[in-house]
Amino acid sequence: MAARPTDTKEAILRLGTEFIQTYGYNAFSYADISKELHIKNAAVHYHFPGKEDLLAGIIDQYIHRYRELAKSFGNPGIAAKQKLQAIISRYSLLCEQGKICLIGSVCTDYNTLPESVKTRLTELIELVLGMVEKVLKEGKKKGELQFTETARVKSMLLMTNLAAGVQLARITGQKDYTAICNSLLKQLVV
Amino acid sequence: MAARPTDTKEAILRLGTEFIQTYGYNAFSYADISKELHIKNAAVHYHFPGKEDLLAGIIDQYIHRYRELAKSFGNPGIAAKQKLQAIISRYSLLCEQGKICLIGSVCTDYNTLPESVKTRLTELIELVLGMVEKVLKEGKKKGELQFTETARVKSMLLMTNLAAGVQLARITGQKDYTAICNSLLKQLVV
DNA sequence: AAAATTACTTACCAGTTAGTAAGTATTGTA
DNA sequence: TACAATACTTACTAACTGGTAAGTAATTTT
Repeated sequence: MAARPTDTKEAILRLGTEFIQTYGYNAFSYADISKELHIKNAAVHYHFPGKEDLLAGIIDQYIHRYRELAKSFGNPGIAAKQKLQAIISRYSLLCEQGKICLIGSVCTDYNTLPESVKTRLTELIELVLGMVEKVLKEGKKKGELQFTETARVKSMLLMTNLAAGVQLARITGQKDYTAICNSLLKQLVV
Repeated sequence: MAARPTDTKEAILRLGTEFIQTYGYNAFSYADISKELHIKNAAVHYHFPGKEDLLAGIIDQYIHRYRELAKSFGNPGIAAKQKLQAIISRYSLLCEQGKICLIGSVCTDYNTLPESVKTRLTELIELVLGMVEKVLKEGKKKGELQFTETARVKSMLLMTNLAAGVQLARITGQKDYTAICNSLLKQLVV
């Protein structure tokens, strides 16, 4: 009801992210968000005129966060194994919460997305793949990691294992996901 | 309009599968199906009373097909590499058609599915994983394949690479998917 | 103190969703 | 030839979808 610096917008982004990770982009509505936040659906439209604006906002948040993570990985003091573990930990947390990877979730609905969102999603994916690729390359150079594939291919193999792994885990159980992670690290770390 | 042995039901199953693989389960409607088949939406409801019945029917078809494939794999004359290639080929075909894995697509919407579908989906996943596990185990025993993980874990790693790989390919390009497949085979085949 | 801005609510809407009840034409069966 | 059964169509509905226009109260700026 006022012009105080609002946290509603942040709450909508948070909840939208949670819905996508829990039910999928095309399975939640503005009504779901407004009910949970005890506001009217028009308030959601005030912050995000269309549903595509909300998704764009969520992806932009992710791009920002992964840019920060990539920047923090610039520190040469951190071991490659530790960087890998930081990435894996993010997915482990999702798994424990019964959620799935946002990128993996949105990818399914790719053909239903407007161009503005497709562009952002592609940017986010290349950002993540590029970041992991760099970690792998450096780790190999320093003799901390081992793999025979190109860093690009290995980063795709790793991320598809993690993203689809958490989706599998939601159905076949978390033990399977843990086994996947252990295997990935054992295989990569010298 | 008649009591001839209908192919409408099969057409609905086919189109439903295509929609799930192209747009996702929660992104298509009975209207989409009826329009494309030039029938009324009530005709779709005649064959599949609810949308969950349609999805159940589609998954049942997949269970049937994978049971057949698993049975054909019982033939000890077929090399493990050939069996692997048969599985990979299915995903390559999807990739070329701009579609994604049905299981991968439905997994995203898992929490929005009724119990009857969840049960079937779990059965299908365990069927596929079990089939691949068997191929891997036998291939290793015969000295045709190599891997250090358990067959169960390796089958999950392989299938998550394929399923998420085709989703990635739809965004970053088919070259990436081809590179993934080549790497998987090179790694596994002795 | 007036004007503008922010962050909403109220009240609405057109289109779409899955779904149903009743009727109809065609075909196979007793 | 009567009678089911099949495979639909016609006609409808209640609930929900994303979305908007207009109003309001609190705050910030001028």
